[in-house]
Amino acid sequence: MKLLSEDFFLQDAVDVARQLLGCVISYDGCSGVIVETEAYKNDAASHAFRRTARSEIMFLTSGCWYIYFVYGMYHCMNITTNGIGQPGAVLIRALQPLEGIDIMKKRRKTDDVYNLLSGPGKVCDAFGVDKKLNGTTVHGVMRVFEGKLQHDIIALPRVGIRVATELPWRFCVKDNKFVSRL
DNA sequence: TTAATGATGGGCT
DNA sequence: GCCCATCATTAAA
Repeated sequence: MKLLSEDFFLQDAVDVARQLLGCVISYDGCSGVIVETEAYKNDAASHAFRRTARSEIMFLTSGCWYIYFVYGMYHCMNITTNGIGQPGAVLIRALQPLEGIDIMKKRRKTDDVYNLLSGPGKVCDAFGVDKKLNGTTVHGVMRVFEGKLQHDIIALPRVGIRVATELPWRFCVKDNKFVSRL
């Protein structure tokens, strides 16, 4: 498989989010096909709406992992986009499991493959990822490979936000059973 | 089946 | 002190 180039992530977050569907994330023996993403940039729902210590990585990098801790017990993984100085990131919301299914079942405490990677918190839990990888590049220990998508893509409002809910910046593989919800 | 709620702690005003 | 880019469990219908 071919690694996605650094230039790929210089594109706008919305374009990257769409094109990431079908690509493969691989980390420490676990991998999966991306089936659901969300784009965040300068909008009111984005952490980058205000420049803070946490969101600064989105202003300073492109093609790096932005991993944050949320709701007291979960992590979410994103990839920074839009180039240097232009904040943006794509949240990885769900994948279809490929490798490491046994260890992911153990970490997730379930045998249901449809419950392994169907949500941003679940993805980090199953992969064993936390803030230690924040700021590392997509050419580092956790990588993203090109994929061919043979299904349609649907655009929907983003999940779990209170503002900017009208923007259809959530992208899912149509009719895929591994997305976090319909 | 869907809807409401509790868990749990870092980030930010 | 309030707000979360969530999820598992419980309650209701």
